[in-house]
Amino acid sequence: MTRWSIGDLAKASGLTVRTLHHYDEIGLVVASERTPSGHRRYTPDDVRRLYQVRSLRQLGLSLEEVRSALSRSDSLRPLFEAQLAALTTRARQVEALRARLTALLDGHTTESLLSTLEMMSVHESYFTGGQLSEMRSRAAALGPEAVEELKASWLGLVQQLRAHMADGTPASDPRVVDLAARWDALGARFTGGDPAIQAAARRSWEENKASISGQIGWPADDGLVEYVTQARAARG
Amino acid sequence: MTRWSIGDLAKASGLTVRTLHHYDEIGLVVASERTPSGHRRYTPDDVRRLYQVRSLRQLGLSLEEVRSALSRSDSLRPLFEAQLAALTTRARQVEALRARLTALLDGHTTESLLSTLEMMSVHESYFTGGQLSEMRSRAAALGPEAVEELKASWLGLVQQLRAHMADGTPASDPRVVDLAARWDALGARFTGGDPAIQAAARRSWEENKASISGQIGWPADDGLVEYVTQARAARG
DNA sequence: CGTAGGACCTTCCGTGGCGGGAGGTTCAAG
DNA sequence: CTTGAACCTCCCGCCACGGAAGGTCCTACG
Repeated sequence: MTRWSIGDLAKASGLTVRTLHHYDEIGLVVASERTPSGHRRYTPDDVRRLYQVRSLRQLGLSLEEVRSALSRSDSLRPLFEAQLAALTTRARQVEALRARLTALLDGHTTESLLSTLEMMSVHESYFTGGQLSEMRSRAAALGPEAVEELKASWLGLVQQLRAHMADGTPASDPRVVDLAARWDALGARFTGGDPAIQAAARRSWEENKASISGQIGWPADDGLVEYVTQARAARG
Repeated sequence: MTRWSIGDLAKASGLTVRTLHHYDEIGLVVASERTPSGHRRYTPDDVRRLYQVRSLRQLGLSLEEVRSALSRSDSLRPLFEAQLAALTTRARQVEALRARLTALLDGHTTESLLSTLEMMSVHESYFTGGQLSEMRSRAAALGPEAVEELKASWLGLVQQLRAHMADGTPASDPRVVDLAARWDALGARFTGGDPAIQAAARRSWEENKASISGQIGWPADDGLVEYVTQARAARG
């Protein structure tokens, strides 16, 4: 029994017949022989190649990567190194997501989850875990209706600022300056008008944005804060 | 400007126009209004919904999950908990992959990478990091040709054993018993015939298979080792 | 030696979350 | 009024297969 039928090979390798068909279709693992009626016969060499493919796939490579790895075996090492780097990034992203979810679930009531998420989304990664709980207690103090209103205004503000920024409107443009003023007014209401808290929030942002960016894999700072700072300066 | 055009909304939210089209198509975020000529006009409520969607997506939920989360907000908490569990599993898988890749890259010559991988693939997670280096030094001692031959035989053996196992052939079947005997003979050559090493390898397997299974997310032990053990007993 | 029922064949549609292009219409600034 | 950017719909493509349809083939049993 030196030739393998596709079904037996599927059983032995743990893959499905459909997968073997697919590998054949794309020319990755082709059955070298066929019976007169067209049934695939896998030779020992085919089987070896299949196992090579399977092992490379288990390391998380794509079929294209597997193909190129098998065509030039000297490219294995750089390919693996690239894959390792990608996996490291991936691991960090997943871990950051986990942290955010854990922080969210920890102590939040169901109804406030969505609100908090919206704020986070609008402001991207502005809020660290600590600021999250800060926000929660403050929201409780203000009452749900005030929070709703505040949220809507905030959303609109950031929204419009982002659009201006993406358009390349200079920060000194009167419309932008006006929006920045409203940003500050809103922030004042949110922080209870306490300048110490505002200053602390700004410091926290400055200190954390670099590490946040590193953690989550994409730039935490899209320049919005700097944009507002410039507009604030232009107002004088 | 209480209505948003699709382009401006894309700029402000950081999504693409195509994505907004897609959300509209599937009814996830629909522009409530249209101009007489058919251009989408997003109302503030639409914008809010879009940001809710975006925030939930950033937590790694699928569009379907987002949809159901927004339809019944009391399902948020269980959904998040499920997502957290999934992420935890995912994090472990990625970490295990990273560990395997690191172990592989650490000290391996390029040409031996593929061979080692094949062995790993055939035997699934049999080999721990320590056994990997063990294998490497032994392979160096045997010489490349012997390794090639050994590998091919090994591949064939495991292959056929798996097929029998998947077919439900009893371990006492003479064909299986014969394959098991050849397994042991091959193992003897690989371990240099040293029974202490063989025993150590078996102990290592028994001790590690549970933790390995947990780490990598799929069952490390498909029953092959037990199958061979039974066949060995039947020969006894 | 016939036949039944599994194994195998090709072909095609579907998945998720959009990317990107074609070909046509509409809007807004100068 | 013109022109170029923005918008529209429709459609194919990606990745790695899953799964079904509809037909042919192989093999073990009677």
